[in-house]
Amino acid sequence: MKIDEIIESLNPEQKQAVLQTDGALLVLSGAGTGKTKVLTSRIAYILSQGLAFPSQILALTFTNKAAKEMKDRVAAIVDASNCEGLWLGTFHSVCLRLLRNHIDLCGRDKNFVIFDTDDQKRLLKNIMADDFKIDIKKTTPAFVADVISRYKDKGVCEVDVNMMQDSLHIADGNFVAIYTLYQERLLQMNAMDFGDLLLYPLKIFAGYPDILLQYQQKFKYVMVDEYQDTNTVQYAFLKLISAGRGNICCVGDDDQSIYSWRGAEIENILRFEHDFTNAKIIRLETNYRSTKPILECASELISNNRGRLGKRLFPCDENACVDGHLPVQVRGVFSGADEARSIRDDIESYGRKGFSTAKMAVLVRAGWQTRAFEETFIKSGIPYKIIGGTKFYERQEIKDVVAYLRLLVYPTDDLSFARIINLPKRGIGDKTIGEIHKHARMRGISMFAACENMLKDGSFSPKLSGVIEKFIKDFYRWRGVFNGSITESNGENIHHGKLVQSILHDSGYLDMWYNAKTPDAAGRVENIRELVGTITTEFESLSEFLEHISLIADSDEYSNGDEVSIMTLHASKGLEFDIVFLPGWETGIFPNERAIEEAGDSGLEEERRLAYVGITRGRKVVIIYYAGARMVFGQWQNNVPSMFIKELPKEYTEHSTFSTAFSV
DNA sequence: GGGAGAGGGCTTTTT
DNA sequence: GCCCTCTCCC
Repeated sequence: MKIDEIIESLNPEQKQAVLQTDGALLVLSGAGTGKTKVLTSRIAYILSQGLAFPSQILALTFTNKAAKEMKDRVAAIVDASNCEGLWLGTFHSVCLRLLRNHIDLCGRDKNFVIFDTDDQKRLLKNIMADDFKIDIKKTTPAFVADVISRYKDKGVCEVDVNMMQDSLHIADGNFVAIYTLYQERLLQMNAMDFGDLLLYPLKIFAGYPDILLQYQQKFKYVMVDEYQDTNTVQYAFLKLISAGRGNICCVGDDDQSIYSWRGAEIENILRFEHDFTNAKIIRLETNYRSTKPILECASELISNNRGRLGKRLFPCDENACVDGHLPVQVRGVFSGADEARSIRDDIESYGRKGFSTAKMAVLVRAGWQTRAFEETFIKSGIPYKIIGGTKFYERQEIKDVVAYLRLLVYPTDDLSFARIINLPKRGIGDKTIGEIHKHARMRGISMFAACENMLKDGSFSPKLSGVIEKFIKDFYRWRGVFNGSITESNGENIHHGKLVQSILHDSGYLDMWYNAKTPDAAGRVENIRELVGTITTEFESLSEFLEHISLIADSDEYSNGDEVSIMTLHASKGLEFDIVFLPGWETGIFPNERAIEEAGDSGLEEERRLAYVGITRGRKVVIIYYAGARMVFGQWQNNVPSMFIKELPKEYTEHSTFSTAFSV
């Protein structure tokens, strides 16, 4: 399609949002109102009008999925080669790209490794247990990791002690010291965590105004997706980088802000008008997704929230979908099992009415709720897929393989070293690893280098020396292949896919799973095969692969095309389904008790936004459930219906109670 | 150092 | 009720 046609296809508000290229603009975009269309059309418009070169446009998203979709959609409008130069990506990938240009200012070298949340927890566990002798049952590394991350979201570094008053008591008063040592270790390991990736650009901007100026001049247009999810650091980044030209367009929906527990500041979007001079706000309220009862329920429910900019959702054409105007259904059932059976029956009956199961979804508040549906669907032969859950790259065997590759490419990555030094079993236990670690810390070198020293010193027993020497020599050989100093007999470089295979083979890692007698071993071997296939065919080098997976949470979900989706409400944001099932609308479960305990009224409002997200996923039918009793953590619990049910307008809902106690 | 049982703990999880 | 992690004993 050409750009003129695209513009013509927009509604008046969308059109205004696309054509208003200059100045600060907030596009308040309700669910299903075409925000991605606005963003992509806007980029295409700027390019086609020659207002900027691709490299002068900065477009930021939160997920890789959103970035990819945007890129694809822009490429479909303008010449695809134009898209290559765009700075379009997630906050983290853009910051990484920026940091690569100035890595010398961060105390790292260009081969720095990015630690994910799992690495973060392992490192903190070491620090807390070994260096501070903290009872990690009382204060878990996960908790401390979370506190540190929240500070980083706010831009509070380990030196800003006066801003951490609330947390000084954590870990027997050692919090600041732990945070400080944690940062030191990251530096030693040539590593950064996700928070650092966003923080360091700000540090650079603060310390080197000329560099900031360079980027301010470079980026003529800045665009941001899901602005309601930005944290303080991202906000500061946007504010600085757009300050030169002043052209910033943020798209978001305050009613869909559901990530405050990860540092997102809904205040950022609420304050937009005051933050940016001469800011304009455009509201997109025409919904192209859902029928009127669904929109009325969603609008009415969310109107109970106080901290919001305020908007409603209107159906695009009330008359066009008359026969689709089923009311939102609210069903009371006896138990959790009945809830699952009732949803199963609904799926089957809507299936008979011609709805595709692929366009149905069960959206739950918490991950544990999915199990009941999984079990029931298996018994009834209903195809389903669970979205989210354990992701491919988070699987144990995948992380193991990645650790081998990481240690290959990043020799100072001690966490990867510690993960695989005894995997497969080489007879190297905690004691030996502890000694290696101690040696490394005392000399300020990596654990890998410490091993080499200790081999020379004769610090290991003869048996240990043998296995450790093999380990070290293996890595030297693999690194030789990696850097091209070891080649095929004809002098050609050995393909990196082949290298990965020899690593898995020579190390004995693959054999470990082949010989394992556990029932999951075959699946793990299969996963490893898939990984090797991906590395071999889709990446040019191991470095490229490692960089890719460090910033990606998930491999693409595939589908057979007829599965019901089961996922959390959080995971459903941005998706749509013909029929949406919303189970577990009971006090304590939803709104979630702990969310309210932790954040009071604002926690409740976030839960309500979550409900709003859930309802607005549905195109034709939304069915809400509450059970009178359910088994939670192995205990029977009597539950009362969620307060959100009372907040739905009576004229658009249909209430009923069901008992399927005698069905199977 | 490694395997088997007990104990605790448990929301959400874009990168 | 289940899974992960720690610890005890071989």
